[in-house]
Order: sequence, then structure tokens, then C-alpha cells
Amino acid sequence: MPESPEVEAFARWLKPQVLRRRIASVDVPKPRLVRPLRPAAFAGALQGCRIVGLRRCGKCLLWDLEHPGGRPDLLVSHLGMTGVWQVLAKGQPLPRHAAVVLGLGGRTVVMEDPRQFGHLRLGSDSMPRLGPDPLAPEFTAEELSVVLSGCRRPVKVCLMDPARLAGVGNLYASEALFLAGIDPSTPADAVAPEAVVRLHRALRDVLATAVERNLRALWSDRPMLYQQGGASGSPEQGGLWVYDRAGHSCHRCGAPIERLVQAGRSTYRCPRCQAR
DNA sequence: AACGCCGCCTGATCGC
DNA sequence: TGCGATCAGGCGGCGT
Repeated sequence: MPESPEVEAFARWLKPQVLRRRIASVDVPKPRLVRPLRPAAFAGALQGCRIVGLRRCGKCLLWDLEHPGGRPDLLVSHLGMTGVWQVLAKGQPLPRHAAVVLGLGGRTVVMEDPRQFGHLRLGSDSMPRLGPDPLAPEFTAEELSVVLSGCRRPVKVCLMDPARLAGVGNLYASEALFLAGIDPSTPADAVAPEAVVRLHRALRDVLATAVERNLRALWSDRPMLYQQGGASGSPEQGGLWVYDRAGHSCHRCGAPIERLVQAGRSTYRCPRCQAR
């Protein structure tokens, strides 16, 4: 479940390894995940392009490309639930669930996605419309207040709606609400102003910390935060506050963490630290 | 416009 | 021990 901190880390980690390189070859072992749907068309459009930029937008990784003639293009990739980007060492075999393989001349970059919920789309019209990005430096508590005030659904569901807020998924929505001491089932437009300020700060803290942690994980070839599950230690020890910790005791107060289902997704909360 | 719900997919886990 | 059933989950599409 890569969310914005994971995608941001992938972008920063990959950028120095792919920038200014030319795409010499394209292989599409999982054509279902790409647009244009026909692998030959997809590969043909990518082949020969130079990678001139790599950035994140919400949970998407954006590849700025330049065709041999100089025409710009955009490759939008989304990692879905289980997608990862890898740089293969020379002679290293393809991962089992490789979806797209880019040969960059002496360096091979692969998107792997076992559950195949991710996708790669070519063209600048491939970007979904997104709300403000809480990782952006200019994101303010006032902006968050506007996002919440226009929504009557539970605040957790609101935070996860990409049209309202970009890049926040299930894990960091639960973690931020814990840090802010807010019950996830509070209607978004009923969150008190001082709680909105706490939530703004919690979102920024939890996301920024996760970017740094994920970057260290990538450079040292260790699993990322979301790949460890909730059973490990407290956040100080590299674990999580509430996500995936149903039945375990709260790291802060000891009360058993609860699991509830909102809009069909698991939410985790501490009944004492996040009382109504 | 806002919201709920289904289906896509496969590894992990559970019950028998 | 082994096998089938169930579950998780982002998000696009569709129905209300």
C-alpha cells in the first residue's frame, strides 16, 4: 500500500539513477496494467525517449520524457496496493511479478506488482484530479480546514478521498488521526478548529517522517514501513501507533487498539487516546 | 454533487 | 499435512 511517503521516497531514490538516461528497451510482461493497452504501442511510444524528470504527484510517480525529436511526454505510474520499483543489478533475474521492464542501457529498472492493482499510463491527460498535497511545503491548516468543512463523511474517509486530499491512504490516515487524538468516525465537518490544527501538524509529521524512513530503507535495501506489519515495536522503535494493531495495547496508554470498518476499509484507533 | 458499492487480483491466513 | 475459502485493499466505474 504505497502512499505518498513511499512514492516520494521512490522518486528521490530513483531520480539520480535514471535521470538523463535514454530508454533503450521496453518489455511489458503484464500488458493489462499499461495504457495504451496494446503492449507494442506502449513500448513503441516509450522506446528511444530520454528521461528528463521524475517527480511525485499524490500517489503517482511522474516520468517526464522527451521523444527523440524533442517532443515532451509523460508517463504516469501508480503502484496500487503492492507495486514497487526496483533497479536490477547486472545479471539479476527479473522479479516474478514484473509488470514493466525499462532497459536504460546498462541499467534495468522494473516495476513489480504482485496483485496488479497498479498501472502505467502514457500521456499528460493520464493524471487524475487531486486535492491539495499535505506533503507540499505550502499546505496550510486553513487548506485542511476547507477540505474537511466540505465533507460530511467520517473524517478518516474524507482524508483518504484523493479528490479532497492527495496521497493519503489507509495507514497514514489512521496514524495521523491517532497523533491528533481524533476519533476517526467524527464527521469531517464537525472536527473542531483546534483539532484541525492538530491534524494538520500530525499529517505533516507522520508523512515527512515516513519519507525519511522509507528513503533510508530503499538505500539500505530494507523493507519499507508498510511492509513490516503492525506487530513490531513502538514508533520510536520503527513501528506504528495503531495501523494493523487490533487487539494489541496502545503504545501510549495501554488500552487495546480497536479495528472498525469505514467505507469498506479497516480503520484502527485507540478508544482512550481518540475518545469522542 | 455526493456518496455507496462492486470488481479487479493474488499472497497470506484460517478452518476443517 | 493439505486443501479450499476468505480476506485485504486503491481506485475506476457505475448506480442511487
